[in-house]
Amino acid sequence: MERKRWECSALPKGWKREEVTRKSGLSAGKSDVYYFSPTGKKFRSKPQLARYLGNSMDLSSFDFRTGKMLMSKLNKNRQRLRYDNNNQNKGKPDLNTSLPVRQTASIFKQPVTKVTNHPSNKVKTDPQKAIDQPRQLFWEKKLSGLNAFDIAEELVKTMDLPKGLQGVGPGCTDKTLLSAIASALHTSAAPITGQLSAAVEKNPGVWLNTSQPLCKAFIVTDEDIRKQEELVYSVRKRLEEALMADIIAKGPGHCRAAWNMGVSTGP
DNA sequence: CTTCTCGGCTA
DNA sequence: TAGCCGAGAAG
Repeated sequence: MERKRWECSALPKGWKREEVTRKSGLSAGKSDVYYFSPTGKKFRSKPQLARYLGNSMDLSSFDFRTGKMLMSKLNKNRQRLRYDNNNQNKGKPDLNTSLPVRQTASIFKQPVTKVTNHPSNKVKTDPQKAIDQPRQLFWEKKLSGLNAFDIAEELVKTMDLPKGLQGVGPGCTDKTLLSAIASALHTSAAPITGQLSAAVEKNPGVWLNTSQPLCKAFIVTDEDIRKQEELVYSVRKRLEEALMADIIAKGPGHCRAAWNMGVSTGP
């Protein structure tokens, strides 16, 4: 049987989608769909994929069979967000946002800075909630391979991290480190110190403090803070311009370009 | 052993 | 009926 395994544009780079047509039996002609992660792991159902990606990614609008995002379902999500915002988020916090993720095009988790309402530009700190669950050692590894993409699906240049910020543990790239720190900042109001114990470098499996990101202890200077404030300000401005341009061009509800710019802000 | 393939259960 | 997953077949 002809077997096609293609890169799928709705998925991050490296993910493949395969469709296999059954060639015999009572169900001949029916087809099965599989996905392959960049590491080659095979997924044969949506629940299995959801389990692997963790509960921070909303797959409700993802159609497993076709590999595309269903617009009909997207509208429902958007509707709900509106509703929550109109209520000023009183009542229960939306537990799904403890790690804010993009709800649109693709399958992978992307920490972002959440700006709740456009011109007033207030960033709300997420309520302390549901962060008491034990964490897996090296749970940040799940964040590896995540990147920001612009509207043409080209890789946006990754942020430069201050030198002196170094990761620890297996397979720790700058990008994972960035994601890990961004996540840490989003999930807790506690100080982010990195791994204070020197022993962690010798034996991370034993000495790792799971409430801290996978990086060595570091010092943040006033200069770092000033530079970062500048950066955030300029990126917010770009986001604002992009949102405006987008709204003027297409009407409300088409904010991908703007979101994608926001994603690269960093911690 | 791992991977492929189709049956059959369940919502 | 479509989606999911068990389990026999195949390698």
